[in-house]
Amino acid sequence: MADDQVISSVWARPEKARNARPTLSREQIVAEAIRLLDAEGVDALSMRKLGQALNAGATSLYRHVANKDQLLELVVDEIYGELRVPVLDDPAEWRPAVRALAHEMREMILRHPWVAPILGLVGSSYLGPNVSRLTDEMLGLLEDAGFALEEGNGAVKALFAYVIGWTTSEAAWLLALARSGQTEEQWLEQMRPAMEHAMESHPRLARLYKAQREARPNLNIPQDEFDYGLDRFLDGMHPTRP
Amino acid sequence: MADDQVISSVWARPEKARNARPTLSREQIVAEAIRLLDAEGVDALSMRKLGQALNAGATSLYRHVANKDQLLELVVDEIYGELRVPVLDDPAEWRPAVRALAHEMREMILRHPWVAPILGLVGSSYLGPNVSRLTDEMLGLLEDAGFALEEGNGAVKALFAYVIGWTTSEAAWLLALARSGQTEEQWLEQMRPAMEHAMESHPRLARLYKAQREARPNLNIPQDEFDYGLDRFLDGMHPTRP
DNA sequence: CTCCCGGTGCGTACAGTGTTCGCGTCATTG
DNA sequence: CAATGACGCGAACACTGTACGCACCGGGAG
Repeated sequence: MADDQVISSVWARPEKARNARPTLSREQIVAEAIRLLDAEGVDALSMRKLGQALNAGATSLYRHVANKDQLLELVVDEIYGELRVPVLDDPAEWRPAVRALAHEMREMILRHPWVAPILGLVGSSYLGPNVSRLTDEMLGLLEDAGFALEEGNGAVKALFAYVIGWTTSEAAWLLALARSGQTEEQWLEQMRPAMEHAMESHPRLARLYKAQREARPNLNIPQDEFDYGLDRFLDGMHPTRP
Repeated sequence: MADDQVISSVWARPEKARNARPTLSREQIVAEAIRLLDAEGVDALSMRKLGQALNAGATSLYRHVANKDQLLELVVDEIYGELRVPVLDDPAEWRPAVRALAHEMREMILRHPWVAPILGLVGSSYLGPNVSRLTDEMLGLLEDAGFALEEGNGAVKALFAYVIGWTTSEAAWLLALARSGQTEEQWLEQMRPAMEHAMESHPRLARLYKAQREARPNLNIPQDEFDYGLDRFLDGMHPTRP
């Protein structure tokens, strides 16, 4: 609980100039944290384990990172760095570009499922370099397509909210499934009694699950459902100056 | 880590019939947990504190609740119980009804800001009674309006994803602000150097923040931005059989 | 009635967690 | 060469979730 005067974000000031031998650096710590998170999940990331993985004492990390929270902020920005906003030859092609970025973002999150819940916590007041670059480039893309600046901002925020909200659930499901060590079929079988019970008084849910069970083998339901919402959103967007 | 055979959700089986004196009950525990969470936030909820608030030992709770995770699942479903899906006289009026529910959901989350991150984690496989009722009623509303069942499902999931993703950021901002004990103006002033730095190489962000700073006193920006994305999404939705 | 037995409360204990403090050490600068 | 700061880190603190085992008590069986 850093209730000092210094509550400003990580990005307020650059890292202290490090002149001594850099056996341990902020970048190194962030990189190793991501490796650990990818390998063992968010519950497995403790400062002690991270220190051990870096051949360092646990408390040494605090020379380079104020907090575990701050470390996670740095990690999030690093992950955002995996995304690239395309540069368009024809500004009118904004729609497939936005759609592609949403897909890229979903895939990025599914590559690092632990990141989804953290992403939601960093809000609009987040000023990491990669997040700033990303939103600025998105604003540019939309502005070139004829969207007013405030409107583009609304669109970017809405897009991020949708992708994050959606993938948070999806990632949580995938993580739970992985932890259980079961296949999807086994898991669903185990949920069966709870489902049947829920169906009894909810006829539409019952019909829905029945329909999905029959259709399942043939298609990628999560991807399709993600695209459905995404496309409805894109359908609703129109540049003010076309 | 309940890696037993019994990984099925809380709702698989009803609570064990309790015949002895019910000095402690599941409902009581859930209710008190919500009181504590509303009062002191999610970090303050520990099993020991919760037990103390109930004049009980910490470990007594485990007779009624398997896990802290399960407790949070129960809490989430209880909170969902605050939402009501309107019954429409005219099925064609689906749009304002969906819009109103999104607003209601946002307000519910802002009433319990700690719930936002947890909401994201409970995915589509969540079968609490209130969640089941809510989605079933939403499906009914949309089906009456002419949406096919699978399409209604996509719409409901997309709507929830958007609202949750959006409000998670908003709630995190409000919580951080509250913890800091500062006013919004003070906070923004403190962020100033970080912002200025981010602006230097990001001209569109700079213009955006300048415009927002000038407009701010007059309007409720979060509400408006929330509505912007919501309306774009609703604009994109059309019943298959009108 | 007695017996007993399952559900309940809870004290203790364990293996962790994030983080503070103060000490020793080392490289670089004056 | 001396000193000044940054750095690494061992120990300690105040917590956390939860497993275990014991005590108790109410109600049904014999």
